[in-house]
Amino acid sequence: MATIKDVAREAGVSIATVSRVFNDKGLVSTTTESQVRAVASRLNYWPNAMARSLITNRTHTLGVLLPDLHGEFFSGVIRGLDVTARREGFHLLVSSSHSGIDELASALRSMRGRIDGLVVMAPDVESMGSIRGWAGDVPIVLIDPRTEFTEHDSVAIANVEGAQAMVQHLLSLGHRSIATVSGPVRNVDARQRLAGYRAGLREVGAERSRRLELAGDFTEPSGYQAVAALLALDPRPTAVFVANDHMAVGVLRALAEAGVRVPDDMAVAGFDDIETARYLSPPLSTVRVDRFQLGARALQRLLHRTRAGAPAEAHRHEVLPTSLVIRQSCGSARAITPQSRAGEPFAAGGSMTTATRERRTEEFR
Amino acid sequence: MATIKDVAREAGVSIATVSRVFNDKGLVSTTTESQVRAVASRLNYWPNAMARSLITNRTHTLGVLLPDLHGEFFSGVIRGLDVTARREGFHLLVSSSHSGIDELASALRSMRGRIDGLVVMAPDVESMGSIRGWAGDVPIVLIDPRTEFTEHDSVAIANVEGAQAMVQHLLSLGHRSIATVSGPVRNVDARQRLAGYRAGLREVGAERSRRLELAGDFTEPSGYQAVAALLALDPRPTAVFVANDHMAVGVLRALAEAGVRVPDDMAVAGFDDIETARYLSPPLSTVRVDRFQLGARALQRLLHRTRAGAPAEAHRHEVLPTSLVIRQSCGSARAITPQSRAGEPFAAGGSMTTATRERRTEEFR
DNA sequence: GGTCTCGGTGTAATCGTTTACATCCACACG
DNA sequence: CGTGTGGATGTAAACGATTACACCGAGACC
Repeated sequence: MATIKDVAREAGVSIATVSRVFNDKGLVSTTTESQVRAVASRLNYWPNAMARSLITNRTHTLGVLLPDLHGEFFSGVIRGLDVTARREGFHLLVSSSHSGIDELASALRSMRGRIDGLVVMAPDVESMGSIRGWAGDVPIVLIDPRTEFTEHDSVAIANVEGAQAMVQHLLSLGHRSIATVSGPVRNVDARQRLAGYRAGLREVGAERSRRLELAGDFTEPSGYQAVAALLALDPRPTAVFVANDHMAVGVLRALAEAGVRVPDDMAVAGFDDIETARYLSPPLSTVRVDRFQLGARALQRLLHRTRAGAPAEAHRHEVLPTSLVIRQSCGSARAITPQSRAGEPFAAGGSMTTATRERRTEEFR
Repeated sequence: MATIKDVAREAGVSIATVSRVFNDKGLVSTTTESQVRAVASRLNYWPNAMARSLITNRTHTLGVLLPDLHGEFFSGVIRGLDVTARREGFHLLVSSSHSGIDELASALRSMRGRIDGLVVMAPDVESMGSIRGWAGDVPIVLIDPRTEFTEHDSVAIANVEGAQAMVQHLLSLGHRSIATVSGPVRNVDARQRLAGYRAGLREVGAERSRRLELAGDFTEPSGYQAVAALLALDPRPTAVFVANDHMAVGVLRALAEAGVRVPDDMAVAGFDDIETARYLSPPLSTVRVDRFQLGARALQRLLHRTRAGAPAEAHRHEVLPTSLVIRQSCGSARAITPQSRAGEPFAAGGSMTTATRERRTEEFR
């Protein structure tokens, strides 16, 4: 592979000049420049990234640390990160599937020096510990709904508001006894969705009780299993808010097997709007989360920090809005939506158009 | 950030000794070693990856180049890559969502020097062009079913065999007129699946005709649209093999809207076994592809090349087996599967257990 | 007691860049 | 015709590691 010296020699100039050409520093006469470029492309020369990084202390690479999360969520977020990074000329060093905090720490440490910044998503309550310590001193952006990490920027989903809005919707349909299937107790998003559920009920003074809060862990089987407890409740709730769509899949299946009709006997609502949601029977009403945007915003904030001339700027916690996607599983769409819409190829896919848009961007600063 | 010099000074040794400690080169007395390690951890020292790479010419990073593909496929493959890479102590530099060949080329060029090897997935026929030229001289492993790229290793799905097996299954159910909805004409996997479809029909001398080969592009809408042509066929086929599950989703919806019962009036089969497949109504019979394994194997081959003591080894084209997942959309499972299996929580999820396992690993060497 | 061997250690060159500083040259100006 | 100016270029010192090579001292051996 050709080096800067080869180019300099062939072009009859010094390496400093070649360097200047490749860094657009001006100060090089146009004739020299074109000569250098010609030689460079003839030799298939490209500046060595490692040597460059060594002296400039910048790698043009951003680290991404993700937990082992579900396919659909994962790919949405990472696409947002990826597209944004490439547009800005940055590379992405990704590392996902971390189970414990130790794995996370060692992954972080081994990234040290390879990256100019870091996006971290670690929804387990305790795992956020001392990321700063492991990571060296690059800027960090969290994809995390907590605002108490005042030393980092963050981007998050409006879990509380989304859950609350969905519960309010169920209430508006006349339900007064609404259960929930919650996520892992240590998961921050799960906690916030539970909080949103409670807040929604509190507002109208509907029945509130621990009885109605069923345990789950964001997996489909846990949703399936929760249904036994749900149906055992006496009096039986008429609706259930499930804290993510994966569990809702399990809930729907269990209800079908138990002969409980949805939405007539039991209204069901989910959270996330995964692809599958619209193909369930009945199609699942859910809270839509823009996963792409989540990744894209996180990366933009990180880049902003990375090149900041004014690094003194206060840290921001940005919250992305969610929106309700009302399909048939909660019962309200039946009146609105005629059974057949043959003339309209993507009615199901286009359910966003019938959705109630809830909450616009709320940026706290 | 502490450098090797700081550690050397504090520990009262030379930088060579510190270096030897951190490279497990032996030749250092145990007392010196422990002293150095103590100082290093006190100073929070870790060798600078860039400086290291500059002189050793190894980055401990592998590049991953993916097209802009559908969420579910993508995340499966990348998990396989990621998990394997981390286990082997390598980082992953990913770049996806490339539309044209130019984008691919520039992405490749900018990775030059940052990686020790490359995994490329570029299913469009022409895009494989001169990857070697862009990429520098690191080893490359393709995720690609073609075997004509004799200068690289490759890992692929058994498209032909999978499609053929599914068609044979439909034939065994008594269907004699089987249509197909094909993928993009430039896509290699799509071509191979079409070839498999044809081969399956040829074998038993069933009806073969261009009429029966409907155009699609792997997207859901294209599947939906293909149904118009399908139903217009006279005589109408009794079964359709759809070249991927996304299109099959569209096909099923269009058939439902047209009042065509599946599988009674029309049997439907897909390819890929995406998550959604089992939740469609009726649940989709399809050809299962192990996406995780696809990524994992590709990475293993790449690592093998990367550290190869014997680089002269001939290039291999590895083909991963597929398996049939028979659900209800093709009609055969109805007899086997009792409608209710309440006692068995994950019957639907566990449909692999009822699947006919087709073709074991075939490694060509 | 010399010499050989060998484990432990240090010195210095090297990897391929960027960049501060020095130098050179042409030209304008008084 | 000196001198100042400023653009174009070159020289050389970093950046932080690895590693070939030299060196040194302590036993082993004769």
